[in-house]
Amino acid sequence: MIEGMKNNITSIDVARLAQVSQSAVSRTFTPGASVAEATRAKVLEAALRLNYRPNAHARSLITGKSRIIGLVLSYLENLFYPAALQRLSERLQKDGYHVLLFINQTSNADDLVTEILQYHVDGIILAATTLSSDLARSCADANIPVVLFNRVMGNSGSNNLQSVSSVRSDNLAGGKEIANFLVKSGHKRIAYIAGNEESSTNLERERGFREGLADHGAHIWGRATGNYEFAQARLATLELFKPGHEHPDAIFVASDHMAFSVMDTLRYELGLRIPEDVSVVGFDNVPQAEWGAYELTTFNQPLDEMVEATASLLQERLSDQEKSAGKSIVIAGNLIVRKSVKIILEKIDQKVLVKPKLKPKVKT
Amino acid sequence: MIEGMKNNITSIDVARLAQVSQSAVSRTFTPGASVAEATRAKVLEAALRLNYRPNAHARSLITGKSRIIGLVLSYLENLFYPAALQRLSERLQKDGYHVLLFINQTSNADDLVTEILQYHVDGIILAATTLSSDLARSCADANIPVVLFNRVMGNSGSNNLQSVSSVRSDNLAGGKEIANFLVKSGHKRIAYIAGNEESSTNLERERGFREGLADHGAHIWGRATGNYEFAQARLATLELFKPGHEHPDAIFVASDHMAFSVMDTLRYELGLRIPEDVSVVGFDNVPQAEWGAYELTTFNQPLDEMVEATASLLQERLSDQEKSAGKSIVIAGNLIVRKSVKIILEKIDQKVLVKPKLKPKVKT
DNA sequence: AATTAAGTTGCATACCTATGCAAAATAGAA
DNA sequence: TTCTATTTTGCATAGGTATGCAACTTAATT
Repeated sequence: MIEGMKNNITSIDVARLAQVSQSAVSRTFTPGASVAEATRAKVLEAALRLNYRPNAHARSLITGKSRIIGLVLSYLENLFYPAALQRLSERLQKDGYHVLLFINQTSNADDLVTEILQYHVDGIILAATTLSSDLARSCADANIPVVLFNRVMGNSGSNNLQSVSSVRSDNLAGGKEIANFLVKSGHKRIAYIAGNEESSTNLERERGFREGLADHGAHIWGRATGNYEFAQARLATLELFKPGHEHPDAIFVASDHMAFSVMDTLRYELGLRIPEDVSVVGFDNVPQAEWGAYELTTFNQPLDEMVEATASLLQERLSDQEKSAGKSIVIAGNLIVRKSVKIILEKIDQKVLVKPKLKPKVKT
Repeated sequence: MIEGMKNNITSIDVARLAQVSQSAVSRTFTPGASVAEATRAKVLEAALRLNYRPNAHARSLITGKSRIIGLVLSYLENLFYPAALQRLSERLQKDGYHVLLFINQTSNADDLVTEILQYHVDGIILAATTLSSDLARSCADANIPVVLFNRVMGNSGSNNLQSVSSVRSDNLAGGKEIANFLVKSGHKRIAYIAGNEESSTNLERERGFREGLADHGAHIWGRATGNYEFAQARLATLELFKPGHEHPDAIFVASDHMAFSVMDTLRYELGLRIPEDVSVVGFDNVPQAEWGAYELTTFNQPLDEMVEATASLLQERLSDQEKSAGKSIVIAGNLIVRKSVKIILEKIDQKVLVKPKLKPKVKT
């Protein structure tokens, strides 16, 4: 271990060793810059010898681009989010971006965004979290594109809507399709277990579900709230199955993650069989949904397409000089039929069992 | 929307508005710096009016500290890692650090670390991934502390060991305890389903398991590899239960995540009952392990303590000027007994059913 | 009131790289 | 060979902040 070893090698050190100017070193590491092949080689060799890597902070100070995307998640217990995170991360890495991760289980999104802005990120993805209108304005002022993933802007920010984009699956159609499926398969007492009451996902899914039931002259027979949490979903189930009362013959649970809790509770606490005694439908189609223990019928949110839409939305805003208006992209999903639903009548429309063609709808 | 609005407000702008020098602004935002209360107030007000936030890149350029920790994960399907990620993220955030996340499903760790080093991170956490000795040296040269989370250094880097720390649970003792438990509970044909054959976790767990069996004059009756993947664990199970042959009466699966696959396969493909026909034990104690569908007996890796150890190890290295040697911290775990194991003989030692006191052992 | 100590402040500079501009070198054309 | 067009190179500066140093102000002490 040599004493006088510099632990910070700069482009100047490389320039000295390669006997060129600092500019030449910089140009070697700047794609598309003008360097002769010979000097480029000299520089690369010197850089390798010195183990040199350009300093991203200095670079971003000049270029104004950090190649960092801020990503805010609220919780990871629901496997939908780890899956989304993994794909988003890989997709952004492919474009040369890096992910600064924030998990706001406790703290609120505003504080986090404030911290994020210090790093002058090129963009922000908010998954399952809303953003106050103040922050939305801050981001707009700083010309930082924001994409809401799997949630839309609440009322509070409606006037700043033009600066914030969003990507989500078609929750409304999903709720509707599930309602249609449950009615047509012959269920009479259909219950709903809600997620977070204020979240746009829950609101849309429930509205679609109600409308779908209404189309058949049906309605929600019972309702309880699980708040998107495993433990609360269990309580919601117990509430719907109070002893001495008639109980639902089908439940639409607003997320797969809660649906697993519901199924466990039905089977191992209440001694009911699925689907013979109760049918269960979830939403998300997380990997576990197809596991043998659950075989959960659910509405698939096409993760890859949602991620792709998010990335290209960011890309679009990043390359555009002028502030393009915030877009709202809705990705069509599809019902995945597994064994957790009993087909009581056989007159069910075959169409609902067929995976419909996925066509993203784009609204501005 | 005003036309001439600056979208990058600097400390100089704030200084001008507050009628102080740029230094005063800087000092206001530098904890412990010398500023009179009056000027501090003036600065804060001006900063608020202009919506100013210090530029983290410029700051880190001078201080040499980025307050960013690079975090490398390899996959998130196994719920152990989302849980670890969430806690690590929250813990580091509490210390004022931010997480730059990399997921190296496909790419190798070395390339990622190279990218990470561009950001002059203050530290690196590698979860379930090893690091080549080259990179370990790079990090040591740059004086960047590296902590391996849930894995130890491979042979390749043994000579650079002093610069790399590691935190893991006591896999050896865990394997041993599980062997002891299965033998004492009366199992005769005990199989092992391995994780990734080269990973230190798998090697240690298997070695402990073998030693534990040997203590009772027993040995591994059957063995297959699941490579820590869900689908491969199913194949491994089918391999161990080839029709026409005698099959195991107990399986130790190297991770909970694989154990779920094994249980599903046993129940829904092979029609076996757990634990009546086969006992299953996992490792990790992920949240799902206590779900009603599985009730999996498993060895608990104390996540909170592992995270705490990781954070304080980093902190220690970050505050120390001199390079402290890399430490290896081993956290004691404990067996969690649930319903997936059949107690055949009643003469089982009561001790193994009791949660032992957790005492971290520290080796250097 | 005079002296000393402590607390504040501003100036100037350094951190490391990218880039406009002009000079220099090279290639191409006549 | 001479002149023009093109490529390559180096110089100098900017980007936003932290900090040593010296000058200044205020408080404390005698």
